[in-house]
Amino acid sequence: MGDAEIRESGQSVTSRALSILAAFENTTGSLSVSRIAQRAHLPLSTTYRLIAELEEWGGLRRGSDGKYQIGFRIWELGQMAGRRLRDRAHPFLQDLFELAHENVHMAIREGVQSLYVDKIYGTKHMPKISRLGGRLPLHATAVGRLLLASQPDWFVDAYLERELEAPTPKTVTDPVELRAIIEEVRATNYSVTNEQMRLDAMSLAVPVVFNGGVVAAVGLVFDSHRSREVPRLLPMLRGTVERIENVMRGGTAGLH
Amino acid sequence: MGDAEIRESGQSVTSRALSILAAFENTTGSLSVSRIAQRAHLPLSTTYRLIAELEEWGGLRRGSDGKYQIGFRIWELGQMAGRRLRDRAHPFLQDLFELAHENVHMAIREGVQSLYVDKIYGTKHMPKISRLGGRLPLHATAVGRLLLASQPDWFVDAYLERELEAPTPKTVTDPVELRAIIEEVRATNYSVTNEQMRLDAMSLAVPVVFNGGVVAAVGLVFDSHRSREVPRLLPMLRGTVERIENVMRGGTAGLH
DNA sequence: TTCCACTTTCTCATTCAATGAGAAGATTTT
DNA sequence: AAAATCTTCTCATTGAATGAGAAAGTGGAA
Repeated sequence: MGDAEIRESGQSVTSRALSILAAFENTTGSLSVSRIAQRAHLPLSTTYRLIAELEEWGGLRRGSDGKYQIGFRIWELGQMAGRRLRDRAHPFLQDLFELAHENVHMAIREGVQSLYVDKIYGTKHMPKISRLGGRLPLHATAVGRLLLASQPDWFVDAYLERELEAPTPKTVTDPVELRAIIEEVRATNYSVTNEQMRLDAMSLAVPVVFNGGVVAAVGLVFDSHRSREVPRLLPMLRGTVERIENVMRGGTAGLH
Repeated sequence: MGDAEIRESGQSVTSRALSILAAFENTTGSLSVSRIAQRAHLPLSTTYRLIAELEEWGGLRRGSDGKYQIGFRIWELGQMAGRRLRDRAHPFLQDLFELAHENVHMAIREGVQSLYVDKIYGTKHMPKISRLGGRLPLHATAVGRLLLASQPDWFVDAYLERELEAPTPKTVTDPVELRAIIEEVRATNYSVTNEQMRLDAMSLAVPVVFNGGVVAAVGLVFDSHRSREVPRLLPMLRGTVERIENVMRGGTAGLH
């Protein structure tokens, strides 16, 4: 079991346990004990011991093949994260889906990425790019640009200085051009992107404002050749977000 | 800070950290450090130290009021739990919602409860009983009875021997009566309940079978006075589940 | 304003739980 | 059948976790 990794001393037990959980990030499917040990950079015996504890608690679940998966207790716990926003927005996102019959999604900013916290879709248009719980760069999607535009200039500048990925040949990565786009988003309070993540898709998004700040962005994705639908879809989006903002303020039970 | 709790010695660090996370279960909103300490049955200083680590990792998030909430990293991780079933079933559940225009939900069994792992609803009928990530007893809902009926007799017997809660006066809690109901569910392969969780609601559910076993149940909830809709809704449910079972078997990318 | 009750933050000497190499067995691959 | 890989488990050693308590912070009442 060649432990050629750099043994980071001074690690806390908790951080070891958490690194085991983190081993499941960006992974589809289940992992064996030794693969988890590799990914977590932990000795095998330590991994084994910690896994046993996590499994007993319900954080990990062992499949019939002996491999491990994230357990439903973690999923349940996760439902408590950002519930105020997610719970209140969801019914309106569903209404929007029925009205527009296009994929609806809502994202928040997490670091330099947008995190998709809700998503409405049927079998007709299965999402090809964003996934519930998935992350995408801020500069190449409508929701992302909105979330970026809501940040202070120093953040935008720092973001644009980095190496920006280009999922399609049409993806704008030029800092100057993007700066101008951000300014326009700020001025118009909505964002449209065309073929920035896929060559056949475009998206439209508007911000969700709460307590004077942008807390999320709600967007639609549809075929890139239907750009003339934007004037029809934008008011729907705006109306949806307005309703969300209302319930967020009003608020029934005292969440958060 | 009277630590009058029974100090359970022989506790592992991991279990302490996990008990801090568990403190957020069955809680709406955020918790202060001392409240977490109470709920986790841990000394304050220990709690403080562990919280700091969890926060740094992203498992907890501190609000502007100083209180803590579950962080989005846990939510993201949770998305990996049971993904195969949830991801594949979801689009069909959405289709079903559009077709039936009734609340759709999918639940799995976790111990002696059903856990609602997906839920489709708009503003029209907001769910009054089950919540995404919530749990309900097995004997008082259609999905629950189905999940119970799918278990071996020894499990059913053990379940019925316990004290069964009755959310409404009409809830059946008599073991003999429930046994008969379970048998009927087994025979007909679907389940209808009327006013078992609320006096104005009824529900209908069918099982999702995979690898020869019931892995989940899909159900609809609607007004209790619309019981004659059952013959119309049941085929829709059956069709939906059939499609789900097909993609589970077929399978595109090699999930799980 | 001051007082009081409660919460958060942090330190440090002590101790108890975590550690991981390695052995043995199980399982899969060649 | 041998080789390779993975899982399980033990135990002497060590170092990270512990929690009482001090100090500072917060907020409400009078």
